[in-house]
This record gives sequence, structure tokens and C-alpha cells, in this order.
Amino acid sequence: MDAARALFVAKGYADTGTPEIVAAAGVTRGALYHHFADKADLFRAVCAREAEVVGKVIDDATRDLDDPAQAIRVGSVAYFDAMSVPGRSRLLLLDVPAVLGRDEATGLTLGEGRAQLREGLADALPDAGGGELEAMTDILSAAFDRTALAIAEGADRRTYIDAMLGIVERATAR
Amino acid sequence: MDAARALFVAKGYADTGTPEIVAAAGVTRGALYHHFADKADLFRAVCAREAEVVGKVIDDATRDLDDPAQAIRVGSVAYFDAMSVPGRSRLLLLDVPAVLGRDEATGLTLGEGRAQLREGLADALPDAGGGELEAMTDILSAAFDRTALAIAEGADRRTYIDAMLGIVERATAR
DNA sequence: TGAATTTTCATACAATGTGCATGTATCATA
DNA sequence: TATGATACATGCACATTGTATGAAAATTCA
Repeated sequence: MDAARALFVAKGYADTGTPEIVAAAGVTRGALYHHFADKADLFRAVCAREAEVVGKVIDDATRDLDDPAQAIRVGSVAYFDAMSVPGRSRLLLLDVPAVLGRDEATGLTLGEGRAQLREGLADALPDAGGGELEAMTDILSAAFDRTALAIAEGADRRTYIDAMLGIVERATAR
Repeated sequence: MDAARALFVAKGYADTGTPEIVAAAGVTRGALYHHFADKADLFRAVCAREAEVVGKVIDDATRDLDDPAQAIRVGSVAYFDAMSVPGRSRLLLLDVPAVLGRDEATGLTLGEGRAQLREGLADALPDAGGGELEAMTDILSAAFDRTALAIAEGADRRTYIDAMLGIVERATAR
């Protein structure tokens, strides 16, 4: 999985072959297909582990915060930090939706962060219905993702974070 | 290109083979590789045509509008309408970034719409710098994309559009 | 302890797909 | 009419994927 991660990050899912992966890992394809159903399954395992780390970072950073608004701010920065690990954003935000589909992507990428965002929104917008809240969460998490991707691709960190936090702040100010 | 579009939409880029495409089109692979450099090049041509249509729809809908704020509202709805054509959002928003990369994706997906969004933001936020404006445009266009994708996947159209327009409205109200 | 069974892999193979090279017919042009 | 360019069709070399087969190690169990 470490070898696969490195190659998926460097060359993308499609351009990474299983022979290459097993060569880097020092095993054979037989071992690979014994532990994983297929190439996509290996990819899923790699990304799930990666996403779990991100979720844990966010969780750790916001555990002791009571104010939902502050939790969103702090959690956002934690998210951007976690997603700045080289290759991680490409893995989770570009390849995962295309390879595993958007359903799995949402279920995987933002287990914790998305829930916290939703909670923060619910707190800021007490008169919003469940559907509206869900839509808001969905849309804003896409904005968070793009921000993380932009930062990872070299955009100015401060500028993007300020812009993103400004959008959330204004969206939740009533 | 019509045959390829149908298959790319139905099965995704990766799961569509060139033999399948040419069979559906009634030609041979030789003809395909005469007109296109490779499979990705065909995909690029299909998506460029698709994106051009979207840009034209937005342009037509907003041509005679003077108020930038109204142009954003009307243009947004036009965008969501255009992206509701079956398969189009999957093509442009899921496969394109993964296959062609995010650079080509931004250059292709939102030729017109993105420029108009930026213009509207510049009008609403006259004291914003170029970098901030660019970040804002980038982030919000990701939110627009997610909205289009959600609607195409069956989410409630009104709820998502309201949420999205609300975000833009609040982001631009100063 | 020895047999049976499951787990863990390595090897070999079949199927498929991609890109290119080669050959050919049509068409434009000088 | 000779020449070159264009538009294909056919066939091949190579890579990749998934699976089937079989062996070795580990585990279970009598």
C-alpha cells in the first residue's frame, strides 16, 4: 500500500500499472490479487487510509472546541494542513471521484470534516431545513476541496484560506 | 465523436474502449487514430464541444443584462440548465479533471461562465485585489460545479440552486 | 505429534486494449 | 499524367488486467 500510494500520487491511478506497484513493493502480482479484489480495490484501501488520517487531524484539532463557528475555522485550517501532504489532494480530490465514483468519494473523503461542517452550519442557521442544510454542506465542502487543491498546487495559501473562510463566515452570518 | 460521447457518458472514460467506439460509429480504429492523436485526444475533442455548448447557453442568457449581480443569477440558472443534459456533468466535472488534468479542465469547462463570474465579483467587490478575486472565482466555481453535479444526480433542484445563489449573494454583499 | 485445512503467495495463461507501422485507394494539383 | 497529400483499413507488438493453477507455510484439530 505504501508503494502503491507513492506511485498513484506521482503518476495518477490510470498511469500506474500493477506490475510497477508490485516491483516497487518487492512482491508479486499474485500477492496483490490475493489481498485485493482488483486494482481499484487496492486504490480504495490506499485512499481510505489516507482519508482516515485527514479525518483524525481535523478531529484532534477541534476536539476541545465548544463554539461551532470557531470549530469550523480551526477545522478548516487543519483540513488544509492535512491536505497539503504532497499528493494527497490529487489522490483524494481528483482521482477518487473519477475512479470510485462520487458516492464513495463523499463517504470516504470527509467522514469527520463533513459532519463537523454540517454541525456548524446547523448551529449558525437554526431555521434551516434538513435538505437545505445538506445542500449547503455539500456545496461548501466542494469549495473547501477546491481550496485545498489550489493550495496544494501552489496557490497562495493565505489568500485562498481567507477567501474560503470569508465565504463560510458570510454564508453563516444571519 | 457522437458515438464516443454516448459511450463516455454511459460507462466513463476508462471503461470505454476504442474498439467499442469505432464499432458504434461504424468506422475502424485506423480512422480514429488518423483524426485523433490518441484516446485522450478524442476525449478532449468531445468535451471541448460539450463545454462550448454550455458556454454558449450562458452567453446567450446573459448577453443583454447590464447588472452584474443579475447576470450572475441568470447565468447561474443557465449553467445549471445546460449542465442538466444527461451525462454532461459527469463528463465535464468528473472525468475531465482526472483524465486531462485540472489545468485543462479549468481552461475548458468554464471559458465564458468563469469570466462572467469573475466580472460580477469584481463589480461587487471593487476593493478586492486580483489575487483575492481569482481565489474567490476559483472557489465559487467549484461550488457551482458541485451544485450542477448534485442536481444532475437527482438532488432537489430548487434547494440546491437556492443554497448556491444564497452563498454567492452573501459573498458579494458588502 | 501428525493429518487436515486454510492462508499466503508465485507462476502461467487468456483476454483485452492501446498505439503504431504498413499498405491502399481517393483526391487535388502541377 | 505524374506526384504528392489525404483518408482510411489491416495487422502487429507491447503492455496490462484478472484469473486459474499449484506449491509452501501457517494454523487447526484430532
